[in-house]
Amino acid sequence: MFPKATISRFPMYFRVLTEYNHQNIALVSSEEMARKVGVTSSQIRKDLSYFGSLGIRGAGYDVAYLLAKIKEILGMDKKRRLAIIGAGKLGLALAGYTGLKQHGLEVAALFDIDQSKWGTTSGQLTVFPLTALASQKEELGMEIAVLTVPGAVAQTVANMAVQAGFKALWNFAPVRLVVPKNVIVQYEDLVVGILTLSHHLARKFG
Amino acid sequence: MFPKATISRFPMYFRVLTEYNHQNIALVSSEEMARKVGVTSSQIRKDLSYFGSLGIRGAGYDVAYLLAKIKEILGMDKKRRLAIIGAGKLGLALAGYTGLKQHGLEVAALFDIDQSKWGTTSGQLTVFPLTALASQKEELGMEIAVLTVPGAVAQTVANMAVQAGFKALWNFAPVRLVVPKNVIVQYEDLVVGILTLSHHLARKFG
DNA sequence: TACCCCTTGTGATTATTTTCACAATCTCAA
DNA sequence: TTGAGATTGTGAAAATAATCACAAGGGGTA
Ligand SMILES: NC(=O)c1ccc[n+]([C@@H]2O[C@H](COP(=O)([O-])OP(=O)(O)OC[C@H]3O[C@@H](n4cnc5c(N)ncnc54)[C@H](O)[C@@H]3O)[C@@H](O)[C@H]2O)c1
Ligand SMILES: NC(=O)c1ccc[n+]([C@@H]2O[C@H](COP(=O)([O-])OP(=O)(O)OC[C@H]3O[C@@H](n4cnc5c(N)ncnc54)[C@H](O)[C@@H]3O)[C@@H](O)[C@H]2O)c1
Repeated sequence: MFPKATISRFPMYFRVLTEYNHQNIALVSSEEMARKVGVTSSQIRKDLSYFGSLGIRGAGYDVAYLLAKIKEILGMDKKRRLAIIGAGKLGLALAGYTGLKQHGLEVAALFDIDQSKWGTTSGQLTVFPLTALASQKEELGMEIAVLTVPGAVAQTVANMAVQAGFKALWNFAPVRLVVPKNVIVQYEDLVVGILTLSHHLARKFG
Repeated sequence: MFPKATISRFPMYFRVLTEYNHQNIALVSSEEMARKVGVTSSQIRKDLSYFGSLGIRGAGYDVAYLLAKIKEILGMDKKRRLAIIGAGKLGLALAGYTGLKQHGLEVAALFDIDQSKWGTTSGQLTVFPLTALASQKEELGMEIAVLTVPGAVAQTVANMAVQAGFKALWNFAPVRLVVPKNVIVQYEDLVVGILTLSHHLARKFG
């Protein structure tokens, strides 16, 4: 098995490869990529080696081929649809994020318990009542539920998402969720990042 | 020195301790906390031990005391002010995020290059022209610059923030920044989280 | 005070991740 | 076709992080 951190480096590899591709660069060495990504070249080679011999000895990596491989590894070759639950500040920001599309991701609909938000379209999107979650999941073929609801209701909402058949949750609420074993939760705790900075500032400057 | 991951667990410790405090629970064991946070009890004890003997043998940890210690470690005892650069979808969502205050953080102002956004107050906040960054930093005592600008201009904006005297950058643009050694950058790459989910879905279900 | 029980704090151990270093092998030019 | 030069792929070594296991104390009770 490969380190967990390996997968977390792939999105950055994908981005720089996309750039090379854009510049019509066909071959790239691990050394060259490393400079751009900010990791060591052996780290890149090791990461890629977990998924086969993807490069060409003496030459480097074929940009187009490696891009295709990374897409496959990250599941970007198939379009994945997202349901955003909680059409608040963060939910709407994510719904309007243009960066998702280029990674094979698409927000298909939003859901909220607040009646005043229903039907409101932000961009092309519809906000459905939370009760429509299960039916719309089937209708729109959504696979990932994005939780942007207040922490106090996050567990309840997660239960509903699981009930509706979602097997993957992307949780922005600062709460640990209890879910069945076959459901994956990815936690996104933004406070960790800013408090890490705060900690460093406190250390260095008090 | 302690593992990097140690600091990343402290925000969660802080949250559960706040809950205990709210429930007037004065003492808590590492075992009890571990259940709630979702890590092992020895992990918690080890994490805390890097910062001294914070518990009471045979009894557990004094909730109020540990809270105060964690605040100190994370630099939450002093209020830190943030400058959000890029008053777009994500920047405005962060500006309106109520969770920052309870961690000693406060958004003091926003900055944007787009004239049509200047002066617009979202909540109590003002959007300043980007050129006012250095002067407002002094005026408002801001320490951390939050970068929510398009990736294409992130490096330029980072340079301006460094020029203005910011020593800590919280970067949401999917770009590796080059900054002087004495400036800290915390990267927040949301695509990593969702693509990790996508990868797992691809593995399990194709 | 003496004793028992409980939980911390921490060296030692184990697991995981990264880095090193070089044999394998590919490209390209003559 | 051959040889020089380049870069991958990967075991082995080193570094980092998590877990174990238990001695060291502290609290409560009689
Ligand atoms: N705003 C940010 O930048 C930010 C940053 C980090 C984390 N978060 C977290 O993201 C979550 C949302 O934050 P926000 O700032 O967008 O809050 P918000 O109040 O703007 O939005 C929350 C939305 O959830 C809806 N909601 C409430 N209960 C619901 C339920 N039971 N079912 C469905 N929808 C429900 C509300 O109607 C509202 O539209 C919170 O958990 C917050 O801690 C937000
Ligand atoms: N929206 C999201 O949910 C989301 C999620 C993940 C990452 N991001 C990243 O965050 C960044 C912002 O995304 P967004 O969706 O808020 O985009 P946005 O277009 O809504 O906002 C960008 C803002 O930056 C301003 N801007 C442009 N150039 C500037 C400059 N040189 N100086 C100052 N301000 C400038 C624009 O006027 C605009 O207000 C992007 O890098 C994006 O990749 C956004």
